[in-house]
Amino acid sequence: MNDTKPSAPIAAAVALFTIRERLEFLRLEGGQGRIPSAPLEEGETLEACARRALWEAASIEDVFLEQLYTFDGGRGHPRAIVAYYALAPHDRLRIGRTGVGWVDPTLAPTLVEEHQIIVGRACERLAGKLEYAPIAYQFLAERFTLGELQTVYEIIGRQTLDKRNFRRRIRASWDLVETRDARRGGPHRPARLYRLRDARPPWEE
Amino acid sequence: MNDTKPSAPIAAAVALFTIRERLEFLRLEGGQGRIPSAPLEEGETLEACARRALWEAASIEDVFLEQLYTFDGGRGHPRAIVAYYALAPHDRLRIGRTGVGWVDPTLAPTLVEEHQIIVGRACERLAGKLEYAPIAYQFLAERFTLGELQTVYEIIGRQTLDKRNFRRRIRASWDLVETRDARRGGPHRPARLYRLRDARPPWEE
DNA sequence: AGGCTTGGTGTCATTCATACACGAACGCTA
DNA sequence: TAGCGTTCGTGTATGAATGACACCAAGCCT
Repeated sequence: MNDTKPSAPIAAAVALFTIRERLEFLRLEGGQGRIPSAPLEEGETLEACARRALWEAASIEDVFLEQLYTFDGGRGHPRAIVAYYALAPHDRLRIGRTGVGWVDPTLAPTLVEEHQIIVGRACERLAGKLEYAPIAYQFLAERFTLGELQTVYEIIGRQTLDKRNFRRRIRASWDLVETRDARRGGPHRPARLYRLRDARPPWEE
Repeated sequence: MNDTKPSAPIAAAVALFTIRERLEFLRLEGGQGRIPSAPLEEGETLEACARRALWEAASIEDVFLEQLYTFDGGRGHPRAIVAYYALAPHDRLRIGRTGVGWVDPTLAPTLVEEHQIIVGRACERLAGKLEYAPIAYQFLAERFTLGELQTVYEIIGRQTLDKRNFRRRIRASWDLVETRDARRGGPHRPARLYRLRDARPPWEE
């Protein structure tokens, strides 16, 4: 909860991203903004520590989580901060606490400096990884439409994409399974639902 | 020197690579093999700790160094191992100690398990990064020929490359400066020397 | 029934990647 | 000093991948 606790020389911090209309990250309110973090406990793995930080800050569990970078802790404790980033569909996040909010990472800094740096690096990693790894679906439900997927790319990449070229690219590089169902979502033609073959729950990645 | 020292909850470990005929990494002999590592000292940055590990193990300094990943330390101390990889031209390495040697990373494992994993991940990162970042020159002198550069790619990528296509690719993606000098290296036509524009010493990257 | 909205599809032009061969410049040796 | 062996250095032609582009389909609403 407090990563400057003197007895904890290592802390994990997590930048959790989700997508609503824009890309947003989870920010703990109060004083200077922070992202969830926790001191590493005895016998705990770094990843478990990061997951615990999310759980304790906002009762969030079962998200895609990947290590980002390890930063010096500045003088004093913690002496190292192992930063992670996490991705999750917004509707799976039932925030169980107050005092947390969602913030657009492109807005002016609202976090203590070391956490702001983590969020910035996480955004870069996310945009970069989108180009060569199938992770965008982590923002979506298990079954998703290609239109939803394209929206994720457009939001993170901050540019609109051509629909046909996008679909060709995704079909070529992802191993998609076309389901028999469709999503009826408004006054328009229903969209076919797909899932990633062999997609396991994101917390087992 | 000994990363299991009980008083040091964090250690840095470094996989140092160089190229002679093959890609090789620095291995500390004796008992089970290890790579250089050091416990993080009070007030020391993680990178400084990694450089100190190289210095203490083999009197090596001023190499390109990049953070790789942070591993759990297993039960007990250290509780986290921050792994780095380093690159250097072989002739700049004047090994000042005995008890160290160069090993082909593709050979059967000769290291304690956690260090073997670091070397494996470093190899992957290296091969991957070669594709999109100009780092191969870290294995060469400040001025180098395109033939030397191609050899680096061929060794790390484990495949021969077409000379003309390689040169076109490098010229398009690197910012090279053609010097007026050439390398006379045998009974054949001298090769033009190039340097990377704005290349700073690798330890300032 | 007609209109609005998103879903879904193919072609052509351009760019990029790959395959490929020969003369040049040097050192060595006979 | 002539010839040989070696690496250096260069351009083109073909196939693959990428980027631009327009229309009908299927549903909901009024």
